[in-house]
Amino acid sequence: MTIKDVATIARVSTATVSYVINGTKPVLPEKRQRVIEAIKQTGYQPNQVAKSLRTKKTNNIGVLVEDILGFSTSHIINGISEHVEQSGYNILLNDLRMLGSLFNRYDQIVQQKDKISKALSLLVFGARVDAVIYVGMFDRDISGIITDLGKPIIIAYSTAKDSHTCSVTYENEQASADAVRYLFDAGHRRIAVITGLAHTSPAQLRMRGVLSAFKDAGLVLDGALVKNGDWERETGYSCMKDLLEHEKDNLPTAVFAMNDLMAIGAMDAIRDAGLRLPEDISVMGFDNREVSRFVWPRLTTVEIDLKGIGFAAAQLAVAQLEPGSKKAKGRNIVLPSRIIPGGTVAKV
Amino acid sequence: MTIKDVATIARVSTATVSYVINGTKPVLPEKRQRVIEAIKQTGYQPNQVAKSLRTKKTNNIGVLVEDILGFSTSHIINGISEHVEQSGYNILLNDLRMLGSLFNRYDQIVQQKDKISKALSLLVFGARVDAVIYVGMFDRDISGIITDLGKPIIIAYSTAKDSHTCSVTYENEQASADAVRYLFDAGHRRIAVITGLAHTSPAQLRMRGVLSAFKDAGLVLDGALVKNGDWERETGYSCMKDLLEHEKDNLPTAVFAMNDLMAIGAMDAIRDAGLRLPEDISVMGFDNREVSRFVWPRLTTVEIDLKGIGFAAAQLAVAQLEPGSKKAKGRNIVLPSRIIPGGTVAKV
DNA sequence: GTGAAAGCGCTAACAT
DNA sequence: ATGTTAGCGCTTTCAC
Repeated sequence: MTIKDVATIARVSTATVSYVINGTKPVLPEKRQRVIEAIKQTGYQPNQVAKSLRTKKTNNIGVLVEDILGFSTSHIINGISEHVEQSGYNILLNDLRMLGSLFNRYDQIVQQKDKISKALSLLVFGARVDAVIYVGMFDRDISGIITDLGKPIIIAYSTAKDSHTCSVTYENEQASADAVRYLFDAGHRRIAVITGLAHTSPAQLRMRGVLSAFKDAGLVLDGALVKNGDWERETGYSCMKDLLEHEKDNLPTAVFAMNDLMAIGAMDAIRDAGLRLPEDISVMGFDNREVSRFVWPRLTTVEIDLKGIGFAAAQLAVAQLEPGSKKAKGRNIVLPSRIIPGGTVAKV
Repeated sequence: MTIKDVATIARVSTATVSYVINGTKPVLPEKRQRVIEAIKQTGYQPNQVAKSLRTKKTNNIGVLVEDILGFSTSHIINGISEHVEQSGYNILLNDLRMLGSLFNRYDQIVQQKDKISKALSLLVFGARVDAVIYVGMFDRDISGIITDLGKPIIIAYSTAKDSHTCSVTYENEQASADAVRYLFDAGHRRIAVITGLAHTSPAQLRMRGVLSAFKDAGLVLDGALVKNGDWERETGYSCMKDLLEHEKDNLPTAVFAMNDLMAIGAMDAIRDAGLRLPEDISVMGFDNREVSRFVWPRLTTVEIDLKGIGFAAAQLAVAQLEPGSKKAKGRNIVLPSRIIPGGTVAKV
């Protein structure tokens, strides 16, 4: 079934069939009817490959994810998929499968630059996609990793200062400040912090947020109450245990863990020490991972609008592909986060 | 950059460039060298769209998922992506987003048939893909849902009796039987069962497995110990509560919940009743969802080889696209599952 | 072993 | 308003 067959059946030229299908030129109602009839009759579907070759537009958006198994990735894809579908694009998915090679040292992506470039240029120069959305596994600066390929590139859940890219991330600093303020509002003053890997961008941003909340409240963060974790549950546990031992004469009334996994580890440590949660020590997490709904009591945490990040990234991509659009490069959208109240924060 | 440019630079014809790139015909070392040089020099990447048009092969595999947010989906995609990448294919992803419209009544997919057909024919007749992998959200029979489109269609994580499809699922009945046997081996005899929605395929298969394990052991399942849940955590809780009340004179020593969510609900109920877990009542789940590692003690459960399902589905798809392959339609691969020991099953 | 040229299915400029 | 036709970038037949 080709456009030629349809043209023959409808007794018109292929051009007319094309005009009808794409609405590119006016066609007499009578002929248009014959064409529509012929299409229905034959079940004709235009060959998108031929169309792409001719128009130099694939209607595909390449989605390059660092790892499909990252907890944030499917939510982001969900957002991308929703917008992309509305606008008539398809998703060409490419998984860099970084989780296995990097474990939780996602900051070492630089070493992966080659792999990324190769995947990217295959996608773009192979003319398979019109634009690319790069989906990171956490928010950090990946400037210099993504080369300019002459097509729109949007970075989701990470940022880059490169002028040829756009990015969509979330209010990290702001959200941490909000989390701490939430604890202040519940009456907590002596607050401990369990950080993520100290040299990583989210850990630093979140710490900035913590400090600014303290500053705004006219309080000071006790340095002895800051413990460095590595994002995993185990260090949440050990950091909390440390705190319980070294600060037993003056225990914090609340602890802010920079992610849910460490928060859950901290919860375990609190209970293992025979303390009540949240009455003796309150816990606040970050990420609103699925598990946070399953621990008991449900973890109070910060939700990142992952779907929104995906959706916005897709909007940015599609917008740049519209005929009359300016490039809009260098734009950096930052989405707000929100607190999900659970049962792990008590009023004092 | 086109093949023509490369040909000009290398002072050969476009045909020769093509021969060198694809290794389709022998080329004199001298000329081949010039071509390779020109390609390196220009960074030329063949236009895949043009190639596809000419060869009628896109090297894309359509992956139609019922919902990217289903807990199994990303693991299956991970498996697909791994094999597909090895074999030089790309993934064209399409999300049917059924989770929102169906909640947990995934058995009502029939109503979605139109949406599925449309997505499928767009993918296939639009000539965007060479084959399609349909990724279900749980294992059930979806015969008649997927129409024959003249290209290979593999169903992952569901089955169909349609002769034009292949499928890859897991040993459901076998796995449940193993789970019950695991409890037998730990010395349990009085075992309760919390089922999934009773009319769904996995619930029925798992019940068959339970019964066959009992039969093999020469024991009988007490009907009063079977409670019907709906796969969600809440019914796990209420079913367990029911059991604790009505059977308080002769409590079961173990309960097999047909998924982790209900198992976790049951755990909550056991503890709320002041009983010790696993000493007083042991719990066994199914699915090995991420949360099962976070509850305390870690849930003993059954792991489905989701990545393996994806990988095998991709193998099946790619194999059928190899030049000399027979169609291999109607094949139904069934993968084994395994038990993940946790801390919720005690010896009696 | 190599090149000329046809043609994959479509769109769009151009002619009518 | 509609048809004719060139051409998108590639592969592949056929002739040499």
